[in-house]
Amino acid sequence: MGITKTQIFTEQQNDLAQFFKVLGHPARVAILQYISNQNTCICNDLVEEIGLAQATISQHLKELKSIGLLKGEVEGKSMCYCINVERWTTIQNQLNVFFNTTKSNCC
Amino acid sequence: MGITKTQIFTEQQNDLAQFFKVLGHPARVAILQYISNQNTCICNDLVEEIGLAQATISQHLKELKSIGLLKGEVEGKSMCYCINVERWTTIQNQLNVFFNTTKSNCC
DNA sequence: AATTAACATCGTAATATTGCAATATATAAT
DNA sequence: ATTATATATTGCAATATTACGATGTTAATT
Repeated sequence: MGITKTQIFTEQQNDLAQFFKVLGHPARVAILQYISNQNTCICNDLVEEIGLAQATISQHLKELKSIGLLKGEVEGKSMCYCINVERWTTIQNQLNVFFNTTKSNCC
Repeated sequence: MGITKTQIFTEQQNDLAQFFKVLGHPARVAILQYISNQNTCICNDLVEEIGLAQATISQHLKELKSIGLLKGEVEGKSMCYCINVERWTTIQNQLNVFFNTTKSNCC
C-alpha cells in the first residue's frame, strides 16, 4: 500500500500529526526562521537565501499556508509572506498540551 | 530527485525537522498517547488497540526509538516500551525555543 | 501593447514512506 | 526438545514527497 490509514485515528491525532508533518522538513523550518528574522518577507529572497529552486520554495510555502501558519499578501509584483502569529500560538499551545499529557511512564 | 537536500541546512534545522517528521504520523501520535495511558506497555496490545498489522506497528516503534523518544526493555517474551521522559522533556523544550524565537512578524 | 519581474502551477523523475505477508528470532511453557 | 507466543526483519507493492524545468499568470514598467 503506502497510503496512511487516516480513518482509524481520531481527528485530534490526525490534526496533530499534520502539524508535525508540515514542520518536518528542514526547508520549511528554515523558511519560518528566515521570515521571522526579516522585516520584509518576499519570496524571491527566500530562493537565494535557502538555495532551492523557485518552484520548490513555492511548493513549501504552499504547505505552510495549508495549515494556516503563513499568510501571504500581494504587494505589487512581489508577495509578502508573514507568520500568522495567532495561528502560530494556537499550534504551539496544542503541541504543548500533547507533550504535557503524554509523558507519563511505566518503568 | 526526490531526495531532501540536507547539506544546505544547519544541523539545528535538520534535527528539528527530524523530530517533527517522526511525530508527523497519526499512528505514532496514537502509540505515544496509548503508552502514556497504560501502566503496562506491551507491543501486542498496540496491534489490537491501533488496528495496524504487527509488522507496521513494529516499524513505527522503531522510528520513535530512533530519536530516543521510546525505550524498550525485554520482559519475558514481551517488550515493555516506555516513554523516555528525559528525552521527551528535552525535545519539548527545543520545540518551544523554536516556537518562541520564530514568531515575530512584519505585517 | 509589449516587456519584465515575481510568483504559481504543471508535469515528471528520483526517492521516501506506508503497510502487510512471510519469515526469522527469542523466550516461555509443555 | 517441541510448541506456542511475542516481536523484529525482509521483501515488495502502492502511494507520497521532494525537487526542478517549463510554462502560466499577474502586475508594474516602458
